[in-house]
Amino acid sequence: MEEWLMQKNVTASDVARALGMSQSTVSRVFTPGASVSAKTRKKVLEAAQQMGYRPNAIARSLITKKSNMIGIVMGDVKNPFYPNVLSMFSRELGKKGYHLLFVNTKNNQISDDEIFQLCEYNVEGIIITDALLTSSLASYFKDKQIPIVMFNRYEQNSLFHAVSCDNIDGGYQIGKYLLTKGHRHLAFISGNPNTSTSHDRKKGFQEALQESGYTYTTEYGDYTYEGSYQATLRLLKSALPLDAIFCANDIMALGAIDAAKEIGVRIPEDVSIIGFDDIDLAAWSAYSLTTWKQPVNKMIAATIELLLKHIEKPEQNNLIIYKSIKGSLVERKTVMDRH
Amino acid sequence: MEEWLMQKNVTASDVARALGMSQSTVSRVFTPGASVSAKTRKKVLEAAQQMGYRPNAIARSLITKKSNMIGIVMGDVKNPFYPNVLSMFSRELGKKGYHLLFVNTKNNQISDDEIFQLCEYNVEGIIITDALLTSSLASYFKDKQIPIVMFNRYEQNSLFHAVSCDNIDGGYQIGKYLLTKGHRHLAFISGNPNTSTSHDRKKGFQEALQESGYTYTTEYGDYTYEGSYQATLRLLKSALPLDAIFCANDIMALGAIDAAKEIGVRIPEDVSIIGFDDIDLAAWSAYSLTTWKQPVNKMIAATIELLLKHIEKPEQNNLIIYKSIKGSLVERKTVMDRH
DNA sequence: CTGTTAGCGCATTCAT
DNA sequence: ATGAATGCGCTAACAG
Repeated sequence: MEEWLMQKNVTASDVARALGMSQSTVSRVFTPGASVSAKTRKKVLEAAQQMGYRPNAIARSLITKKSNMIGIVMGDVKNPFYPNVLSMFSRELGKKGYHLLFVNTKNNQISDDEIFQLCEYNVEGIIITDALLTSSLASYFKDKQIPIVMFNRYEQNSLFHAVSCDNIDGGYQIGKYLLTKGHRHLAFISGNPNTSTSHDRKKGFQEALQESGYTYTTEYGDYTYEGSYQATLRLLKSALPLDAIFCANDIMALGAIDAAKEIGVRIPEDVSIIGFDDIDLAAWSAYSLTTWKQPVNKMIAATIELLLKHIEKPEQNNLIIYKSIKGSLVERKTVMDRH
Repeated sequence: MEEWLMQKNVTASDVARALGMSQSTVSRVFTPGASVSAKTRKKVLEAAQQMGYRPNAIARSLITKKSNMIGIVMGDVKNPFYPNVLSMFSRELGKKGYHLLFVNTKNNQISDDEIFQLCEYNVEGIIITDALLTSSLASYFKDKQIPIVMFNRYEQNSLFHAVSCDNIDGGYQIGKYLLTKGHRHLAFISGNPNTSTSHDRKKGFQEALQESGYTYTTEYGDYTYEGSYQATLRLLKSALPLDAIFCANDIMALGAIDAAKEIGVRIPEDVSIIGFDDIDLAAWSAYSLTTWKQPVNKMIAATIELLLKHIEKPEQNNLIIYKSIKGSLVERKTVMDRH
């Protein structure tokens, strides 16, 4: 009885043999929607429990061609925004029976090889976060019909669905807000300018300023605390008048605040700072950062919906969908009314 | 020629047929250590490239019984320490050809079901980070001989290998250090007291103080910024004299700093604060936190070594190894010399 | 409802 | 060095 416990891998056949029934009957017990009598189901379940049997997902997926695995590609785990996103994807997809195969990219540069490896595992779909595909990879996936959703990044004429915050709107509203509060000498600290997020936030910001006839300075902050810290130093030490800085993400805004404090520039009395994301850190009392809240919950939900729809109905997906979801202003203490 | 591109899944047989050779020959080309002539290898490789063939890892693992997947279970992604750890595991294991199946737990409570699902995927090993196994799960894994390494957590009489920082030593050195710097009224803000990390750090701290005849207050900080923020408020608003706080991790130390500042208590002039971890945030100029550096690189390396050794030589692993690696003090600006 | 059969895509004997 | 045959553990189609 108990010697099953010693066995390395108990298979459905083992259970079947022990019970004097066929392997397929055992299999049916573990196959949703298959028909088994209540009595045999009970017997099988008990024996499985006893013997420590669990269906082998690998073997199953070989035949069903459903691995129930989804690849997730993530670059910048240093920005708290992303671990949070990862956690939410894990939870939500877990509820639906999917598991995450995690790939971390260096420098947000997706290596073809890493991604091919994902495919070899028959992932049913891939979520790409803060990174872009090389065009050769893109067409490979297109040919292979592997569903992909870009999260928080997109490209012109992309071959794949994308979900992000409405970054243009966010940038625009931030510009308006800063102007409304009486700021006239503005600066933008950018992330990697090749990213749609940084690009769009800047674009919206620029539109708002242009409408009112204002211009602004741009510095490169690399989407990192350190990068923005240095950028802010350059900005504040220059001769340019400056009363507000819009940072393309929160982590850079925090770097900007710290840099300002370091050289005795008061926030917000001397210069206002506004971020983008609304990460947990932004609410810490050390910062109390005024920022733009990305609707992460909705973005996650939209991504999953798009991905699963594509997975379930591969045929009707010639149409590329780009969802952009509006965020909202979170007023804290780093922007002052200058009137 | 090109119509292969339209095909859903190109198999080894497809390639073999196109080349007029056997499936096994094709297979051998992709099997390290198998013998194929240079000429046929070249032909196969070219055809595979043409036709978009890649070996199916699922099918392969079914027969080799090597999935090349490792499960990683992680709880608190809000503490930046862990995303960083995840990223490093991903990189290092990736180099060795392993992929990560990621599971996020709620409340650091590993649900049996989630873990069983990992097993169904034939993960070759599991890394458990900042969470513990229920004892029923533990014995299940023991029976199944699935290698597990606990990272940054361990239990008495654990059935599994564990790797962590030498937390007792860390706590001890911190106690000594604070005393040496002339502090006499000490407090400890704990994480979850059921965790070995919090427990051991406290234990070492306590030893150091006892040796010199000092006592200390304990407050519960829950390993979170918020929890520690409140704990610090309680501490500072009480009538107790206080000149130094040791927080069981960095994120709590940051909460403590912010709480102190909020009510006008100067750091380090009025009270010194020291953390544990040395996360990136600790070095930010807003905090300049003096802390204890966990040797993350070494811890990761040790974990991987233990895990892979166990995977490769399952038989000789009745011996449970617990590796604890010494950390080091990082002096910044939150501890003052009170002499 | 259950047993028999076939085969998913591959690595691995055993021949040659 | 290569081909033929076998089976990993499972689900699905087909009988009954």
